[in-house]
Amino acid sequence: MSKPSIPQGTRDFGPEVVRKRQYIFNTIRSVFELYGFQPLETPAMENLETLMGKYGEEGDKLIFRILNNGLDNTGKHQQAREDFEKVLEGKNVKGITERALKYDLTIPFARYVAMNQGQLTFPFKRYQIQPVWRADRPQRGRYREFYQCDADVVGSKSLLNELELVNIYEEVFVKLGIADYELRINNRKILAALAELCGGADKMIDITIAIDKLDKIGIDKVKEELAQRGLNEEQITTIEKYLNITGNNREKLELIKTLIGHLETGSKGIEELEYVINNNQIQNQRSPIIIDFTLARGLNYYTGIIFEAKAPPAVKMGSIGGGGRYDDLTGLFGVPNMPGVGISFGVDRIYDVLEELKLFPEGVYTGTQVLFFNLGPAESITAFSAMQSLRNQGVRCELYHEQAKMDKQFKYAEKKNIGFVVIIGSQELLNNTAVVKNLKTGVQESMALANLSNKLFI
RNA sequence: GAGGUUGUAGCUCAGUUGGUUAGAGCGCUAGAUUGUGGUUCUAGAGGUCGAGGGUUCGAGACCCUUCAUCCUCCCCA
Repeated sequence: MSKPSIPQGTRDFGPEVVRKRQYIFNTIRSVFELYGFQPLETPAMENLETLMGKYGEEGDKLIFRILNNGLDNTGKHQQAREDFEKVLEGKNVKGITERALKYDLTIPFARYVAMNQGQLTFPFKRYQIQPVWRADRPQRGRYREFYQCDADVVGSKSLLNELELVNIYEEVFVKLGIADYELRINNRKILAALAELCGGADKMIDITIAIDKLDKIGIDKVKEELAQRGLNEEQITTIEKYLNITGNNREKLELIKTLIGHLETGSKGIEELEYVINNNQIQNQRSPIIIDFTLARGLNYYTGIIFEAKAPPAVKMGSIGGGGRYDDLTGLFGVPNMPGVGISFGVDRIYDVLEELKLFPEGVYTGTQVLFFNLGPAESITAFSAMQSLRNQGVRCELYHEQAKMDKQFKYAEKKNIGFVVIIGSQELLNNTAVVKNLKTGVQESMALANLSNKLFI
């Protein structure tokens, strides 16, 4: 038999890692709840047609499709063969595959809103923390199965939502100890105005894809790519002028006004940015919101303000969260005029940041608080009973599974990072006492069994 | 989809131009220590050298195939 393995790009999470991940999830969840968002879960799989065509041509290729069951049914062989021929031509055929693993949380959410619009109270604020799957080639920080943490508000055009989402970023990252993250902000309307200035709205996608890479490949390569994508020299010069805007937020806003302020979309976009910057309610903010006109974000359904949270410069991790506003989330599912705005946290990267900066709190590692030693048949029963009364008080305990030398039981406690051991041996049994030892300090004390429940095992 | 890297003990890795019986550290088990962990010392277990084929008197090493892995590009979180 060959060694067992797991599919490419997937991971097992051992106890310690799960604890750390849950710490992140719980922190994010508690903030979402604090801001009035409600939980939503959708199935791991969706109908293939729900997902196809929503993520662009590349995206479609990365959707994991699920093979239909029953293809080996002899009566249907002929049909299955014909259908498979079509699959070989790159088509999707219901006879072969009609379901797929979900690719993100946004489209299933849109599908849910479209299906349940009659029952929902708008604006609908939901958060969703679930795994998604992509048939991408795995590499550093990229997996085929990973979790997304999204919060969206749909059914509201108010920029108050943007202000709230900015505060959510701040609150989550401060709670996690990543106070020196950077929140960058831009507006798709400004990018649209830039495209307009460069001769056509149809250029917008080309422009955003190219300038989104600026910090990765540099201005020269971006210009190259723009040329490759069919922009002429004059247009590229305009874009370069746009990308060269620097200064503090106020200076940037003044400069952008001279460039695209005369265009309707442009001035609207600038206005929205000013609103968010000027009304930001974050108290004692350590790192201010940075207007970054080079921020583009790949997803094309964004139409307004866009966000990107960057890890502290010290860790070179890049983006740890992102989001933005969209005008029409559910139009593809037959429900028009449903605007919304949402953000997302990149849990795997946040994990790496916390690990690298050693920001996980000490308490994350401890599961069991107290280990009861097993020093004999009668001793273990007394220990069991004492343990149960501690458990009834909410103290996390376990009893060593079999009689063994103390040496071994100590090592077990140490490995499991258990802070306290309770020793009940033959002497303690006679006296109705127990020895409690703090493994971190090495201090131990003897006490009456009855007093054990008064002890604080912290 | 394109290109590259690495596969040797549970883990991290040595292993010379191809040469006897494949090593180290950590971990594991036992003992020194019959009621006190972390330190130390001693002993022990543990390998189809990723898999299959080839070259050779002889392959962990060279060649081919295959699988896995990690990384880069495209794209994305």
